[in-house]
Amino acid sequence: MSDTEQAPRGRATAEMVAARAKVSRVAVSRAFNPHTSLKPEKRELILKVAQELNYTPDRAARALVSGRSHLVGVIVPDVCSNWESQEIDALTTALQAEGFATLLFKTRTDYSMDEQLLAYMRGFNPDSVIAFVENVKPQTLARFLDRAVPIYVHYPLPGGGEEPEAEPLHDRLNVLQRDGIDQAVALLQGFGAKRIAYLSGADKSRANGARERTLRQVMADRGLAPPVVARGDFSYDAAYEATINLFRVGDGADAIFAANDVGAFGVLDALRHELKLRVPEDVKVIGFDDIAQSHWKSYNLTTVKFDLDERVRALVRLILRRLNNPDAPGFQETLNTRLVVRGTVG
Amino acid sequence: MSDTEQAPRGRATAEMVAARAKVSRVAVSRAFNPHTSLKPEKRELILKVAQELNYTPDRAARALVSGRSHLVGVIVPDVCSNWESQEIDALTTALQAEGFATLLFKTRTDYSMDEQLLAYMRGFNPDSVIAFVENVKPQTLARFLDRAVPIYVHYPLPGGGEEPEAEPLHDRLNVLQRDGIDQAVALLQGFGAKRIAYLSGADKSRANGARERTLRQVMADRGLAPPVVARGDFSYDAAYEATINLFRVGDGADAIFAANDVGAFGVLDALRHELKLRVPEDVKVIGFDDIAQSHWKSYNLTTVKFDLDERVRALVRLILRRLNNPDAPGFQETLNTRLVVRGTVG
DNA sequence: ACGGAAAGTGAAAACGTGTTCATTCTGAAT
DNA sequence: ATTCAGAATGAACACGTTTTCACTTTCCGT
Repeated sequence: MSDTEQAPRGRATAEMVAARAKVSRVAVSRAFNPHTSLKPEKRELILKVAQELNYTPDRAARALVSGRSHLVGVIVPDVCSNWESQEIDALTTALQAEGFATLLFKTRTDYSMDEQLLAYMRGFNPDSVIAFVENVKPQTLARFLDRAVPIYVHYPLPGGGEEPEAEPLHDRLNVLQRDGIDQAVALLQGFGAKRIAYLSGADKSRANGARERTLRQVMADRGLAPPVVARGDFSYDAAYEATINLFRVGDGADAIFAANDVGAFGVLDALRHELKLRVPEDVKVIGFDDIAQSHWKSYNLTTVKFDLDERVRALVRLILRRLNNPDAPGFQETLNTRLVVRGTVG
Repeated sequence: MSDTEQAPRGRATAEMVAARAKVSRVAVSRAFNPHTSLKPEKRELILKVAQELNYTPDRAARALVSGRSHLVGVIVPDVCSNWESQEIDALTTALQAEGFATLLFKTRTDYSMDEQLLAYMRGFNPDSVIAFVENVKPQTLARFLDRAVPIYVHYPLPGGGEEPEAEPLHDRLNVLQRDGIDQAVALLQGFGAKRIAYLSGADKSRANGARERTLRQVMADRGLAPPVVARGDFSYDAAYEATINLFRVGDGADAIFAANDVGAFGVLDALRHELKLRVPEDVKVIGFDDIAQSHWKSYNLTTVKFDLDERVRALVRLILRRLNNPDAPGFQETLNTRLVVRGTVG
C-alpha cells in the first residue's frame, strides 16, 4: 500500500484523496462544497488528506458540470490607462474575495476586433463580462446573453436625459455625470471664467460624447456660451498637443474642462511648461475621474469624482445578483458624481 | 426537422453543429484544430454552420482532456502601481496574440496570503504562472511545478554577482541592474554629487534588497561613501514623506536615487512643493523602471530603463518554450538595464 | 488495373468534477 | 421496541471536448 504514496505525478485528483482517506470520491466532492451533508469528522479528515496531497478541485471540471466557471471577463481598451488600471485592480480584489478570478482581454477602441475578440473570450466561458461601451458594440455583445452577462459602464442613457431605462437588454451601471459637471461649471463661473474650453476624449467614444453633451447642456442652462472644443483622445500626449494648439493656433481659453484626469495632466503640463502660463491664475483646469495620481502635488487637480470603490461595489453587486437570478430582466445600478476641489481652480 | 432549429437555448455545442451540418461530432472537433486531417470542403462547411450557431469550443472541456487551459496566471501585489499596470497591459496583449488569456490575482507583499492564494489560483489550472519574488515565496511556489510553470521576474541572483544560475528550479527572468545603476551613479558623480541618498522600496522586498545592494557596490567601486537610506515602500506617498523627513530631520542630500519611478515622483514633488528646492539645481533625482509617466513634463525623470517590450517578449518566449518542452530543466532569460537621461540631473 | 501508403472517418474512451437518486444509517418521538 | 423523518452515503450519470484506434476511402506510381 505504501508504494502508492510515491511520486504523486501531476495534480492530485479527488480519486486519490478518496483512496487515501478511505472514503468515496463523492465524499471528497462534498467535503469541498459547503452546503452538502457530510459527517463533520469525515469532512475534516478529507480536508486534512487533501492538504497533504496538495489537492484542490479542478475548476475546469467543476465548470463543465456546474455551468459556473467563476471567471469574470473584463474587456479593456488598447490604450489602457490609469483609469482602467485602477478599475481592474480594485475589481480583481473584490472579485477574488467572492471566489471569482479576473480574466483580462484587450480590444481596440475603434470596434475593429469586436466579433473576433468576443468569440475568443466566449471560449473561456466567463460567468459574467464587464465591458465598456467604449470598447464593444452593444449589438455584438448581445449574442453573449446565453450565459455571460455583460455589464456596461458609462452607458449613455437614451433621450438625452439621465433617467435609467425601463427594461434594459443587459445589466448596466449608469453614471449620472450631470451633478459633478454642473458643480464644476458653477465653480468656474464663480471665478469669472468666460471662455471655457472642452478637451475631448477619443472621437468615437460614447463616454466622451455623453460627457460633452452634458457639459454643453449644463453651460447652456447657466447662460454660458458653448465651449470651444480641443480634440484629444484621453491620452496625455494628445492632450498636451491639443492644448498647445488651442493657444498657439486658436484663441486660447481661461478655463479648460478635460474629459478625463490623464488628459488634464497633459493640459496642465502644456500650459505650465510649454506655454508658460500659470494655473490657476491664468487658466483654470478641471478633470474627470479622480484617479489616484490626481492628488499628486505636481498636479493637485480639481476634478469630478467618479468614485472607484463605490463603482466596484456596484459592479460586484450586479454580477452576484445576476448569478442568483439568471433569468431576471436587466438590472441597473446608478452612481452619481461630485466635484473634488483641489488646486487647479482658484 | 425544422422544429429543432427553434430557440437554441444556452450555448451551442459541438453536437448541435454536427447535427446541423450532417457530420459526426468528431469532425466538428477536428474542424477547429488545425493539424488534423479533414476534407477541406467539410471543414469549411462545419465552420460556416458553427458561425451560424455562434459556436465556439468550450475551453473548460478542452482543458479537461488536453491538459492545457491556455490561462496564464499573473500575481500582482495589493499596492498595484503603474509599473505592474503597464506590465499586465503589455503582457495581456502579447499573450492574447498567442491564444492565451491573462488571469489576474492580487496578493499581499508581506507574504501573508501566500498559501491560500496559491491554492486558490491552482484551482484554475493555469498553464503558467508569472510571479514576482516580491509577492510569493519561492518555496511556496515550488508546489506548483506539477502542471503550471512559475516564472520569476526580478529574481535576485545568488552570490551577490549577476551571473545566471546554472540550473534554476523554475523558469526565470533575470535582470542585470548593474549597468543601469552604474551609469546613473557615474552621471551623478560627473555632476559632482557628494551625498547620494537611496529612497528604498518596501522593507521586505527582494527587488529592493537587490537594488540597494547593487547601488552600494557600484558606489564603493567608484570610491563613493555609502548612501544614506530613506525608507519608502515603492509608493508615491511614502516617498513624499520620507523625503521631507530626510531633509527636515536628517541631513539632506544633493542627489537621490529612488528604487522606482513612482517613488521618484514623490521625491520630486516633496523637494519642489514642500521643501522649495530646485531640481536639478539643488538636488538631482534618478528613478528606476522608466514607466510611461516618467516622460510627463512635470517630472521629466532621468531613470534607469528596464525595457517593457523587451521584458514582455522574454516572458512570452519563456512561456511558449516551456509549453513545448514540459520536462526541460529551468529556462532563463536575462535582460539588461540602461540609463535614460532626462531633466532631473544636470 | 493493381498495390500500397496516406488521408479521411466515426465509435468509444478519457478528462475530473457536481448532481441525482435510491439506499442505508442515525436519533428522537411514540 | 417501533416508527419515521432526516441525515449520510455511494453508484451511476452528465458536462463538452480531445484523443486513440480501428476502419474505409482516396490517391499515386508502376
